[in-house]
Amino acid sequence: MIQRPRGTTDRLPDMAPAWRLVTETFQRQCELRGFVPISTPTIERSELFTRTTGDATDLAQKEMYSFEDRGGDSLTLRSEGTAPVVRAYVQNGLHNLPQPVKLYYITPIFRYDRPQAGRYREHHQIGAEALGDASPAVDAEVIDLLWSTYRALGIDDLRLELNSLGDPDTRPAYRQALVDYFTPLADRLDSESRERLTSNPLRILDSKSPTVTELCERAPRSLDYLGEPALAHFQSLQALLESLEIAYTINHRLVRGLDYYNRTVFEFVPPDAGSQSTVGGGGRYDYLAELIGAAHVPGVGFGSGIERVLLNLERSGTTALPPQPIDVYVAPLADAAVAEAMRLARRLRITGVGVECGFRGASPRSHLRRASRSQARVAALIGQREMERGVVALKPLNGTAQVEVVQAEAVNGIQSVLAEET
RNA sequence: GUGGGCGUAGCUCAAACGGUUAGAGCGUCUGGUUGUGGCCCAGAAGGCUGGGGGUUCAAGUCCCCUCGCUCACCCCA
Repeated sequence: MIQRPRGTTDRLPDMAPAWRLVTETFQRQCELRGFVPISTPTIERSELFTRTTGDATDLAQKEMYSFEDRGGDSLTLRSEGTAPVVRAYVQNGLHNLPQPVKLYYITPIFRYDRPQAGRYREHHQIGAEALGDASPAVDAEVIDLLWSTYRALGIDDLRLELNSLGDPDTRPAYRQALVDYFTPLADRLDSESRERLTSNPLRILDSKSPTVTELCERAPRSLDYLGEPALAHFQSLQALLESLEIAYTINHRLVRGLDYYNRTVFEFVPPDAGSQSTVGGGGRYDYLAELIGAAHVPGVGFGSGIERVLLNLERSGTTALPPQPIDVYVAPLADAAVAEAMRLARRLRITGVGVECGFRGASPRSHLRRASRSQARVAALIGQREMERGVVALKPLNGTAQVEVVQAEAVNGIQSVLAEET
């Protein structure tokens, strides 16, 4: 049997209520702030991701789903949410709208990785990006959006971690400081961290190796290397978060896995933090647009994995929305009655009543068994006898007496039976 | 990419030392009621025991390979 590709999932109907709860809660929070939806292609030119993500990142080096199409172009399945939105902003001239342009999306993300708990090759993210305004208040707004979404879902125990990486003009000095600090300790670094010493020293801070972690304690901190504007930005953001009563902790080792970030970076992590447990994260990326050959466009945003939100939702005990109720089951008791049954179902649905319809003539017993398995409160029976007399038998499933109505009155009759019950 | 655990019906699980035709519960369908649900009872359908190879008179069971699931590392959401 052909099976689904590794690391993908079939989302079955019983998952739908929780899924909808997350996406609809997020959409609601977006709309409350004037964030509007955007959708970009599932495939992009590979350069979009390779040029923005950073050569030394794992994502660029080994996790992208890339292929050559029949025309010889290299395309890549969306490996992260931000670059495509920035590309769409530039390509469609959204800088002509009032700034910042506030966008949100719900989209699948593809990364070739070994699957495990909370990690898939195709996962889904809720995300938002605010483009065209460099104010720290925009950072605060974006963080507030994600924080409020979690809160609205009843998830209130995530820790917000915050850091600032500074700007490109101060980055070299900080990078050099890290190299100067770690080089004498190189023999105590694991091989991976030693490689990063030349390729991407900031990412050494992200290492989970206990010995490296210990060395990081005394490592230079990016906050000490911020320029005056970046420092002011960071302080202003902190003040805004405090006035919004959004608790945070500063994590000097928070650097994020993508290279395009500058200044603000943040992550929301659960209290029982395992190693791959980040629920959502993001930051500012004022130089991303330039990496793809566009003008300078400041931006800030986040992505949050829906599957991981769901894991935390279980812990919070929040319950999902009920689905559209089915009120009526229409049962054709003979094949000749199927057409009439479907006509009645349509008439009921036009009035907004949820109806399931049996598709084959079968015994009342099997239809009624099926009807009581559904959530229907009334069964409408149409058999040979009813057809001959132009009536429909209405059987309330709570045990009250069955009644008969003429076909033309069936909709009214069913509605009054439903009304009596409630 | 590295390491551990696990693969028997749609689901949850049985099948002593290798030994007849691989079973049960739940679920599904049908019947018990010539046209009336839930409960109960009965019956049926549903398995190349993940796949391939090997050992053996004999393999769901032992060995090898492979695929998949899962957990952890790594990395990220």
